[in-house]
Amino acid sequence: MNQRQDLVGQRAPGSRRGKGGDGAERHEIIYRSISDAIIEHRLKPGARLREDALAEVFGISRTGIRKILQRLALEQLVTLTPRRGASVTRPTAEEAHEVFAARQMVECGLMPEVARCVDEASVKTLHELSDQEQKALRKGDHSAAIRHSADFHTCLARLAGNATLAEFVERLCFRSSLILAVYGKPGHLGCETHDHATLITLLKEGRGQEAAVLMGNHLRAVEATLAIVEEDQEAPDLHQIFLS
Amino acid sequence: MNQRQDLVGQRAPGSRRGKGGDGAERHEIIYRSISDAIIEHRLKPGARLREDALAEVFGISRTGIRKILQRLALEQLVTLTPRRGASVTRPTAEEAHEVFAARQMVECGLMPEVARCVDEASVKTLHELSDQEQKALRKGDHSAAIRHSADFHTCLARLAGNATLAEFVERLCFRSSLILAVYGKPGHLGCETHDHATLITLLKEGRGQEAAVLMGNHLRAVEATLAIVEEDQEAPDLHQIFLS
DNA sequence: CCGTCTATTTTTGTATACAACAAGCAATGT
DNA sequence: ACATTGCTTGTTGTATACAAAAATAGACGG
Repeated sequence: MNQRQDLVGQRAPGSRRGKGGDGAERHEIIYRSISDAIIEHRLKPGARLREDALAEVFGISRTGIRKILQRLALEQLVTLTPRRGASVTRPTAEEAHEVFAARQMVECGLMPEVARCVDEASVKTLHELSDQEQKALRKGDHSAAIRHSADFHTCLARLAGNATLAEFVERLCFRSSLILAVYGKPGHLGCETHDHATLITLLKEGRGQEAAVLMGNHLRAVEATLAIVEEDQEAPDLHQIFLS
Repeated sequence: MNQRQDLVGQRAPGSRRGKGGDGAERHEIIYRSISDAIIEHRLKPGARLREDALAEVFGISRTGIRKILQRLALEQLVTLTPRRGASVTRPTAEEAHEVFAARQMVECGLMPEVARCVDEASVKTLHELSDQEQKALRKGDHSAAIRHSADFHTCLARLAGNATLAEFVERLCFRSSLILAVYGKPGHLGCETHDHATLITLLKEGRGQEAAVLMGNHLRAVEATLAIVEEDQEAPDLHQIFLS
């Protein structure tokens, strides 16, 4: 909230150094702002992200915005169409399946190691995340719920101690959030079950193999709540539609 | 080869449009040029990549180079130090272990699916890659051997039909190449064994589980040939060294 | 009244200019 | 002789200016 005030606002050419935050840090904040907005569905898939508009909102020039958009594009949260600019990625049905298959492989594969590594502090953090998610869900705050769910899975992956794999899982979770936005049925919402809490219990007791199985079922269940069908945008067959 | 001629050379301010290739395509070519040079160890870890120099070499302005460097940084092939510029990433020992652990999980996990998907054409491609690698190895052409080895593993991963996972494997292979450059013993070189050929045979016969086991051993063997020890760069204890 | 062509406007792509920072070097003082 | 400090130089960070390409709207002809 406070940063907002700093970010927007005056940008007299010389006053650049006056800010407390370093330049790179400001970029990081802006990156996260946009990233969060996408993950929390405040920016919906397909939404256009004009450089000029973003530059004005955050009080930096287009150069910085472009850098950030490029980063988001590499993480597949936004799509950069040449000469058309940036928009929030709308995952295809195929991508959706791929992402869930990838999560299935990596997240399940990580469980045994996580079961070996958990300690008191981690369990506490996981519980908090899980509780926050449930609370948000009950309040009907979809944005927060999605955010906490992604955080839960990411946090879990991090416990295995492999930063490379954890980062991969994080990205998959972000993309999952986009998939939910596109293919999720209005009623259902992501990880609504009690699975997360059960998962924590299993891991705490060192039952890694069972945790892996549960995680597998959990991911399959989430994917099953989706209506992953490609609504063909390009070349809708008019003959098929009108001459039937 | 032809593009090379176009890329270097004159860059009269107005001649920008004269090129046959589209702008984005040229960027892709430059990206690949640098990426290849890193993967094939023609640019060694730690090598500095000055924007100005690269801009001149490829005949575009620093803006384009920065974009490319940023992309390479996100793929962890180059490291961007604030105010110090870009250099070829020197993986830490920890990163090295992480990358191999990740490959272990993903590449092995992919084998059953690959065994299900292989067809005649794929087998032929894989054999070619494997042969080229062996040939390069015999000729002592390390660059080509490393390249083909990475291509082999990437191609294999692609066969499973999951582009997301395949891309992840590709990146891991690239990073593995860097790891080899830093921690590889001069004598040994990557995948020197007959494993690749054996792998193809197993997959062709649909023995996915056995292929997974072999892949596991293969990766462990490669990692075992490395001398992964952190040579502490910062703060070498001079007292310890000279006053012993 | 509708379709097409053109002009305008909007938006991105690229280069360059300028300012800030880090590093190396020299000079001076202790 | 050594350390510290200030200057000079090289390199990156940021903004802006300009050019090219879409999208849009308007005019003209059928």
